Amino acid sequence: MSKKTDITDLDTGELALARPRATLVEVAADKLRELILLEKLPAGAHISERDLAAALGISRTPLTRALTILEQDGLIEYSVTRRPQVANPRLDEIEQNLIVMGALEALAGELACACITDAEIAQVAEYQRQIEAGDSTLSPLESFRLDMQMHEAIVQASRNAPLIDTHLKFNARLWRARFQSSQRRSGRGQTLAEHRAIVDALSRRDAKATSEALRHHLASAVTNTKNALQEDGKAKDHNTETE
Amino acid sequence: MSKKTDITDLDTGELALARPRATLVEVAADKLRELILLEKLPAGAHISERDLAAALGISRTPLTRALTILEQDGLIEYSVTRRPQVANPRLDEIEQNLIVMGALEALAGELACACITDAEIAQVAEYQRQIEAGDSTLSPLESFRLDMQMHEAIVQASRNAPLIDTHLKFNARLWRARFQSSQRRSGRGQTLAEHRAIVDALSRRDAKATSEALRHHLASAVTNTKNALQEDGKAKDHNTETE
DNA sequence: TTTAGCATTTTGGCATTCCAAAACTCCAAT
DNA sequence: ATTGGAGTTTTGGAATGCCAAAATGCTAAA
Repeated sequence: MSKKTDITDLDTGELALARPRATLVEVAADKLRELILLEKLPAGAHISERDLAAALGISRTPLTRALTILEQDGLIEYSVTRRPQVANPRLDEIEQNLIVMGALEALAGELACACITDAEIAQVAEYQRQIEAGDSTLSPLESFRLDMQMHEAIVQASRNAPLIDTHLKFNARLWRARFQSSQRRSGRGQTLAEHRAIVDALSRRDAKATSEALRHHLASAVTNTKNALQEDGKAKDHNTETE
Repeated sequence: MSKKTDITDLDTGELALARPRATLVEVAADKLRELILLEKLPAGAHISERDLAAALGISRTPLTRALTILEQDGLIEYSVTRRPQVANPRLDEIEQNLIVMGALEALAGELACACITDAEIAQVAEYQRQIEAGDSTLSPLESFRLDMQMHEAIVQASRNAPLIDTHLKFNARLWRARFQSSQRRSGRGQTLAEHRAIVDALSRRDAKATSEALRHHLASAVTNTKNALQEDGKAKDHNTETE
């Protein structure tokens, strides 16, 4: 209302959006998510609050709160003696998460069909096109990112905030496993065909078919992930258990 | 391992289970959930960390962490100026949550059919029997509790930890709305019929039918809740908005 | 009566500190 | 070589204090 407020907003920068200034907790939580995804903080790693706080240049107070958030997201777990460590889900846990994720995406697809715009459909189709076109040229990470973005776009189109939020959390939990799985490109052709089926059903705004296509797609994800991680598991074997 | 540990465990009490001693954060979080459900902390109420901490007999440090957890659960929201308040979801938000909950329970029913034991089925059926038998004698709260327990038993039977966990969170978020809805007993007969259909399908371990029955049951819950809360809303009108 | 603006109080964010418990180290006894 | 245990270090839990920002109360001008 006052002059002062307006001036400050302008000073803030280009966008001048009404952000209440990010807290260290949020910054730390975002940074931690990134560190975990990039495996700078590897799965199973024990975390020293003091060391990590120092590394982030903050005190333990906001870091502890950030860890509490990541614990709720399933990215951090506390041992019985209360020492935090990066979550290292077993294969069967990943599988269970994928099953829930399948139901969430199926619901998202169903809801999306009722309200998705042409522009949104075009965006999803564009992701699919890029994935298909770049199948042999894109890096594994780029392909994977496009895949994730496509799924996320569909979920966003559901316009259901709690669904979007819940899906986001499962996504974060499963990111590593799905990335690893995507790197060994077995069943690549099938994946692409499934993507096509999803876009096709969505384009027709066929709720039943979209839901079914997504459910089927996630079901294959369960199989693929299981295969990929089982092989990985054999390579390291006991290593994963002891950590 | 040492003598000392054993003695301490015995001193601890009857059960001597390996609990790492509850932290104030957990105690506070549980207490807060209870206060919110019982509306001792009414929806939309502003919370003063200092006052609440004093009321709970703890310092702000563990309380803040507890609030962070409840925020993740959707029971506490932070205003743009970072002041915590009890969440007060609008009708459309409740509706969206119920839709997701429907998908979760449908999935739970489907999974449960694959692994549910006879004892578990008997337990679910027993809940249903008590609800039906006590329809005119039980207090609204008792009826409601039985209803919740029945649903929870089915979800538990899915044996899917992330699903159980996610369902629990949605349940906490929706508790108040569903309780209010259950108190005006319109569509009571239909609800009982739907319960019967669920138990019936589950008894036959018919995954498809169980899933469908639960989905249908939650769809009526959306309608019932909408009707109930819309009437309530008219009574108070602007009151709910300003808060 | 309404409102603009200043002074005061209250609020949450964060750093710091202390403490008990857990983890670790190391050495002696077997 | 293994184990038991005492002593040391490290760890997270929790309380406290300070600060800037937000909320509130109050006064005076219109």
